[in-house]
Amino acid sequence: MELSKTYDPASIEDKWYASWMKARIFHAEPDNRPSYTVAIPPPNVTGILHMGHVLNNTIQDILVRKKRMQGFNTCWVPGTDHASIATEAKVVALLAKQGIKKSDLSRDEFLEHAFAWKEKYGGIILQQLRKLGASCDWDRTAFTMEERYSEGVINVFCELYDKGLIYRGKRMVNWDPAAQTAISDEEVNHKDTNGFLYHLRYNISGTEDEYVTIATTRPETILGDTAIAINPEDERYIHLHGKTAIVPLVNREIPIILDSYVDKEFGTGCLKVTPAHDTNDYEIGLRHKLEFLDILNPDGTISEAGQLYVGEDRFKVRKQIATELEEKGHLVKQEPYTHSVGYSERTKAAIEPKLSMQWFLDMKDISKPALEAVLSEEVRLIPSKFINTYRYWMENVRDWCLSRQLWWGHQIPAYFLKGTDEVFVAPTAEKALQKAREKFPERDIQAEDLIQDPDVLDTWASSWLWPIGVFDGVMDPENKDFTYFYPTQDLVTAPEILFFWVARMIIAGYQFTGEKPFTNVYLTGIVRDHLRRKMSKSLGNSPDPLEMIEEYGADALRVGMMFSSPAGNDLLYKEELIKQGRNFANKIWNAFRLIKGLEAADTPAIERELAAIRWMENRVQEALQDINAQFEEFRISDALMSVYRLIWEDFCSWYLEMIKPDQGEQISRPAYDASIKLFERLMKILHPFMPFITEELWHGISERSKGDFISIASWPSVGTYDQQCLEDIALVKELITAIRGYRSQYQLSNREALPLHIGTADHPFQPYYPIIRKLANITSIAETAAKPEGTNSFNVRVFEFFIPAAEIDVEAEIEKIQKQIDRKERLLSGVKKKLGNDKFMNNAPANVIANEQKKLSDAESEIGILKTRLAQLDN
RNA sequence: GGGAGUUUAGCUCAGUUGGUUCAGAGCACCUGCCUUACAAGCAGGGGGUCACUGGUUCGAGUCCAGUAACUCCCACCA
Repeated sequence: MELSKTYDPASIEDKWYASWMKARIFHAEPDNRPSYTVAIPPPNVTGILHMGHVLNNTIQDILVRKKRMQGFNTCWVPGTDHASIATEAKVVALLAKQGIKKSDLSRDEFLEHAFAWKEKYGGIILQQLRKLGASCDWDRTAFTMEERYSEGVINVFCELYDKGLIYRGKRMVNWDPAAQTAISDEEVNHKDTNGFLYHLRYNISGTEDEYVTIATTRPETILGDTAIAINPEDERYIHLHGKTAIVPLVNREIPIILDSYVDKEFGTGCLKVTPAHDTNDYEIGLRHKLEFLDILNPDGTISEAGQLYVGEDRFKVRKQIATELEEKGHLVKQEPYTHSVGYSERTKAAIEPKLSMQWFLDMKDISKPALEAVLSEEVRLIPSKFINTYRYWMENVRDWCLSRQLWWGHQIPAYFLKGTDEVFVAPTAEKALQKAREKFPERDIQAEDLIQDPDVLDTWASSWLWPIGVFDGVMDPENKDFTYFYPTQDLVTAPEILFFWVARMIIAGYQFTGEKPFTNVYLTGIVRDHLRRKMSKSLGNSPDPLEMIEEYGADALRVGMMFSSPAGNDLLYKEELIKQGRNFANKIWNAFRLIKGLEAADTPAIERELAAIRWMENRVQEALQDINAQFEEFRISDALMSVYRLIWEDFCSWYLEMIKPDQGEQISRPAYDASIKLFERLMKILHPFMPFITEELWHGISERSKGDFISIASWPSVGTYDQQCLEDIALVKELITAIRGYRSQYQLSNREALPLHIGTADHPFQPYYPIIRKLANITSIAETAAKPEGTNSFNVRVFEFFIPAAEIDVEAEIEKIQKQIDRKERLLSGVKKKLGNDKFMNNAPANVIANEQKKLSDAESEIGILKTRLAQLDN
């Protein structure tokens, strides 16, 4: 069969994925092997694959595939998150396109649309992950809103409520006017925003021309002003103590109050107080028992309470009211001003602080074990620099606003008794009714007297149970899956959701199972473009992973993403990286072609082959030890680079060149067999990174029985290796490189075979003559005491060589040698100084001293040879 | 405003307990090659005062202090 010169991934990737699925090699059931479990960070059910997912899931797949080969019972659980705000927003937008307004639908009707949409488009990303080669246990695909999982979420809420950890209260919350819901502090991103600082003057009551001037960035909020505050110490404003002022436009009379919160230095030193729309003002309002005037509707328009501009959007009003204030003489000045504004993580809308009734979880006590676990490294963060950030957050953790004013999600299991403030929290309406009847036996309470809270839970209040819930560990903690697969081992996720999700999962783990949910948290970086900009649709710098797979293959994409992705570091994406991956695949493909094309002769192995095989086997052992250690430390990029160089440099550039027979010749059967074995071992080591090509070549290189996949082949075991052998070949390689360099310098064709003389009597090259002859195209190698006629000399470390000279550039040679002598003499003098220093001799460890002494003797020998060569040239 | 981190070749990064045979890798670059697996390749090569200043030490990319620049996280100064 003729093999193509280039590797074609498209023709084989789908084939192997289908074979793996058919053989069910990704599916795990509890047995007596040790388990290795990973719960995927569930992408939004609405999501589609982007480069961040590629990086994240490639890392998981590499870890999972290696553990699978190492004999662990490996279970990588996939699934999706219902992502309440994001999904609801998408559904609302879709309905809007069809001319349907959410407000015209009942809750059930809306949910029907949402589920229909989820069925149609949801989970596309899980299909896309298959293209990437992700070896998930698809039979276990989970979803945060499926029945059992939801029961767990609801039960957990009830449990926490019964423990007194969940409470309901009217608090200042972050209001997202686009989604029309409260969101948690973690879902707010603060960004510097250009705006204006407006200086507005308020008339002092009972005067014609006395004013107080305040500074504000949000002039529309004057509609909700219920006081003006000044610092009691501020001498400029003593005359205002006890006075009242008139809010412009609405002409409301408000008190001028004294509060030390006010910064005398900022603005005019006078602060307008809008207790319903600013967190600090809220505090001031409480202290001074001010009126709370809520002037915003849930959608961010001005409410009736604002009196003016009712029904108009706050941003529009901001401009309009500024104009009106100016016209009416209230605007003293307006200067450009940059200040920090909060934006919704999900909808990107500017957040408005708003007073509203919400459910909160008291985080103080339940977060303690989770903090302790990370500090003691019972749960490891990788890289560990995130421990500090984590600790700071956990030590200052604030109560978690659990409720969202949405429909898509887990409806809060709280039932209000009509016409009262009584609330009953229970997993079902029946149980709530039972509770209500127990509390008020005298009343005849019926089911319809209880109204369930319309709000749903924050998405993270379901996904914090993910590692537990995917094995049904909340509802049935004794089940065999949960007891076997939990706790999971590794979690791979982005640092952006360290608090949203990771910290809360750790909290939930200890709270509900008494155990950590996972041992290692590998935090990836962010995928950026080569200018360090985040990937975004608007910048057009975000390639479609599926197109990349189409063009270069999934393996190329995977290794391209991994070439330079140390944990915690951002990945600067360039298409060249994927090309490099593609080139690597091609290189491997061609190594395969070479081996396949060899003809084995039934003869014993020759010296050259034996030496090559012995070296390569040692080299693989050495590399394997490194690679295992790198995996241990989650240095995946380093591990990849080790495999990359082992295959490309050691195996292809050196080993294959060593064993490759001369044209028309055959390789010995033992060498052929050994080469196949070596190739198979390399494919195994590479497999976690490049699953498709390795599977293809696993089957291409040898006959395989049914069900024999490299995906479930055993990871090579580590053995000892012969350090001397590796050092010998390192020296041989230096010699070969030197000869090639000599040819290159003097334009001697590689085709022209040359004789070589060794000028140093005691040398270790003898066993490797065949290799040297083959790789450097040398006719004969002989030892000589004196420089043969018509040769030039060169040296490799302490060994001198002679090779036929073309025309020698004596000047250049002398200069080169002199440079080497200078370098060595600098080294030598440093070493001598050290060895002559009593303090060094007394303080340095013996091995360091021995090393210095070896350096001394080596340097002296080399200088000797260099000087001899110099003398020869001078003649 | 508080905290953390980074600063080593043109780019992206390694350099573990301090020992100048540690100044590295990949990519990029330069030169020569279509050499019987691969031009998506082969061979050879150039390139860094390890941010700056000082200190500890027999010895400092490696430890300490300060300076500068950049990044991230947290924080409601109107």
